[in-house]
Amino acid sequence: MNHWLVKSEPFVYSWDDFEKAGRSVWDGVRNYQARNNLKAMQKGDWVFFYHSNEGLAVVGIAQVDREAYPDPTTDDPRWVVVELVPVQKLKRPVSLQEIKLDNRLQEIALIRQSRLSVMPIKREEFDLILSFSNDENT
DNA sequence: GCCAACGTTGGC
DNA sequence: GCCAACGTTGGC
Repeated sequence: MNHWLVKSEPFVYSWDDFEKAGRSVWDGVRNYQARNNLKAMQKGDWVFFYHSNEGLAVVGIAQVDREAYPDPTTDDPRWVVVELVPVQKLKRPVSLQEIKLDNRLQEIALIRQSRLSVMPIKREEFDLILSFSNDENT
C-alpha cells in the first residue's frame, strides 16, 4: 500500500469537478518521473488531491481504482493514465504554507521538487497531513 | 506578471 | 556527450 499526491489546477479540474464526476482518468502526464509514479500506483493506494496555482492546498483524498494503461489521449506509447475515484473531501484544506512550516514535512517532493505533478508520499507524511485537516485549530 | 527551477531539444 | 537555448510549471 503506497501513498501519493497529485496536483491539479482547480480552474482546470477541481476537487469539486472530480467529486461530481465520481471518477477521473488521470491523463495528460508528460513527464517521465511523474509517469513512473503513475506506473507504480496500485489499486487501492491512497492519493492526496492538491490544488496548485490557486488554492495551494491538499483538499481531498482519492483512491487508485484502475492501474496504469496507455494514455488514450495520445498515440505516443510512452505515456500512461490511471483512474482515480474520490474518497472524501478533507474537513478543511491543508495549505502548502502549513506543510512548509512543519519540520517533519521538509522532505516531501511537494516542497523539494515543486514542479513534479505526481509524487510519492510517505505513510507518516500522509497521516500527519491528514491529522492537520482534522484539527480545527491550525 | 515575474521569476526560479527544472526538463527537453538540438547543434556541435 | 556536453551545453546553450528554450519551454513549462508553479509559487509568490
